[in-house]
Amino acid sequence: MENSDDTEAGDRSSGSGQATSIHDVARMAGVSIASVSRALNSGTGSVSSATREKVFAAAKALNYRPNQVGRALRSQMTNTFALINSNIQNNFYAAVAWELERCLAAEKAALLVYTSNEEPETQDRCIEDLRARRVSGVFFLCAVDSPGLEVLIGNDPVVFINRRLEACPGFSFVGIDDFAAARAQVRSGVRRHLRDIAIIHGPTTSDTSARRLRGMLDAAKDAGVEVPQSMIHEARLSMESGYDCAGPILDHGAVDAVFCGNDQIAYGVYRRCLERGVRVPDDLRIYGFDDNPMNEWLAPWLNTVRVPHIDLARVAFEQMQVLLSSGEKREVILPYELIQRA
Amino acid sequence: MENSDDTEAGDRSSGSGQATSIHDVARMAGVSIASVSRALNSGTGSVSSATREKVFAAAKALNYRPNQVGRALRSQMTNTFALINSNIQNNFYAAVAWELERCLAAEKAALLVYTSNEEPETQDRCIEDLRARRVSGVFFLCAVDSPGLEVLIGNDPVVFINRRLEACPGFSFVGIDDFAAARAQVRSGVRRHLRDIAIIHGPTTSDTSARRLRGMLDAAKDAGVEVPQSMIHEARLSMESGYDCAGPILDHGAVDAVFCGNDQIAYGVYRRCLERGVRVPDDLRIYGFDDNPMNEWLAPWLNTVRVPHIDLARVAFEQMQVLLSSGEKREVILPYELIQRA
DNA sequence: ATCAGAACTGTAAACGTTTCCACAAGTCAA
DNA sequence: TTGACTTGTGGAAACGTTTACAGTTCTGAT
Repeated sequence: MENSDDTEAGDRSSGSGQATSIHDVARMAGVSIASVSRALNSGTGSVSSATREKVFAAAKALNYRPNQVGRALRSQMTNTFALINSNIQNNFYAAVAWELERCLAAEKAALLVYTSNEEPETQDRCIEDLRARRVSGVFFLCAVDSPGLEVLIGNDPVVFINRRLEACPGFSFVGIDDFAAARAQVRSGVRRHLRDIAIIHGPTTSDTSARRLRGMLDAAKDAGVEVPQSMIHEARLSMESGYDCAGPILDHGAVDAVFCGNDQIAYGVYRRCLERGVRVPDDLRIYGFDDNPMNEWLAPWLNTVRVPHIDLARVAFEQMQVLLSSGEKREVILPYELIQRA
Repeated sequence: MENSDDTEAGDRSSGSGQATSIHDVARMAGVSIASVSRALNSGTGSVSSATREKVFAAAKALNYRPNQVGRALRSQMTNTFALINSNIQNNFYAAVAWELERCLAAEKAALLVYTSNEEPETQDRCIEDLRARRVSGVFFLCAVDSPGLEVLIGNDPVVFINRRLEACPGFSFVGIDDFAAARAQVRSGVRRHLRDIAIIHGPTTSDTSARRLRGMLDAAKDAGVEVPQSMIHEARLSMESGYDCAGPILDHGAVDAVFCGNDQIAYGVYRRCLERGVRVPDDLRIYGFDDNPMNEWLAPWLNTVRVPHIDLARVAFEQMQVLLSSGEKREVILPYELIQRA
């Protein structure tokens, strides 16, 4: 009774297999399970202080933790969220995921992580799974269009991060003004007298990549800089693909700068330059996009656009809270920052 | 009846809020929920083919997906796993997490991701949460010692990846022979006539870091290379900490090579060198540990030990399966590879 | 002393499954 | 025809919660 300092005394769960349930607590406290529930969830119903104390004592002695599965079934609320990201290899996305997990943990929510690999079928398998698990909400870190997604957004709270779904405007979204950022970046390059430029953009099926491309082209046209078709390449958002596209561009010879659809592509270009003996930044400037947190340490040669990844996650989290409470959908555009390292 | 091509026809769930349950299917098929369950879970009980067809038709028409929460409550099996990693910022860990997710997805299991930040209290909060959620098993990607962990390993299936828990030997573990790898690495450096060496090791509270340090010191002694105390520093496993430790070492002057406890530390050292005008690898060789997948693209100056991260995840997954079926705990030591880039 | 209302408590239903059990109907051998 | 066994089926219990509801006790005002 008084030996609350004897911590493990009543923990019959350790090793015994069966975890302790609300019934065990009720029995030990000599009250009904309803009272236990009421005492523990301070919100609902009223409990006498005597009961509350008995329940607390029993719960502590038994080391009771409510079974979230039972709770979820009853309350129809799993308090579990899903994050589908297109490519967890990208450190930038990992950083967003990390912050998102922090935000959720503060609310005692948990995060299921899925990877779509930019493949609609894989994404649909993820969606299938997360719907069966009745998650409370879904975050997309760069969604692709897929049949399952269309159904999902009709039924469940969804927040898009960093990439809109072009087919479905008006959904909750957090990102930057990619068009303006890309335009500003190229303009800044032109102002540095880089005039023979190449562009390796991401897939135009991605709304974000498409906007970035338009911004780049717009700035070039404005500045009277002509970018020949042969210097514009479409890549997947990977280092390998950047590497591949860099080949023909370097073959071409006269090129001052390469503007890439994201940092991953830029890394691929960098490696190709190294292999070719092209000095970066002396012979060639490389511009990326996103500002992967590693850049500061590993890529002093990289100019890029900083997308505020921490804020991206925090705002996405807030968006989700808004969505859950009021159902209101919003687009939030965060400020970007031009990072000129070389 | 025959309009199975009219896909969304019967999906009354879209937008209506309430998802369809087994009762809906039973009603539509004109059978009991027990029969629906039996028909859908082909394993248990026997069903007539007539019933099976009716159930399949109804399930398809209603777009029924079993509620995993109900199923978990009944079967006491969530088919959800947790991964606690110490630092998702580290790309190496992210890569392991990614592969683990792939393995689990193939088994229709899902992965809850938590981050401990190497803090025992944070780790215990994660453990608390995942236990309440009744996960089927837990993967640790670099665990720290904590009270909650001691309880966890007594009750739940746990696989340790990359770092043992020194206090509790005999648990399922996947990793490399850190002592041997570190020794081989230093020996290879000595063979290149690097004799003025510095060491920045990880926290010796980490079993892995401790083994690596011992391996380094052992090889140095063997080779007759003396490493003065002032050239041995303990860092946290972060870039910032590597950066900090590099300062005094570079101040010291005569140093050929720095051996680091992991790649993150090495990145910090690299940046400090850049700022100091120390040329890498011409003036100084840097050795890391893990071989972050980005290295190939961004760190051609880095020598390191490749820990097979894909295999790490796959074997961890297998270990978990073994643990769940037979309860057998094993240590699996994977081969490492010395990567000499510069 | 009576009664209204507040405060507290327990019973039971519900959430969506799986599975035990009992029962019905069919098959087959004696 | 009977009995034994197989096959298929539905009812009901169980998993661990929360909460509506009804019942009991207590308080305080009439």
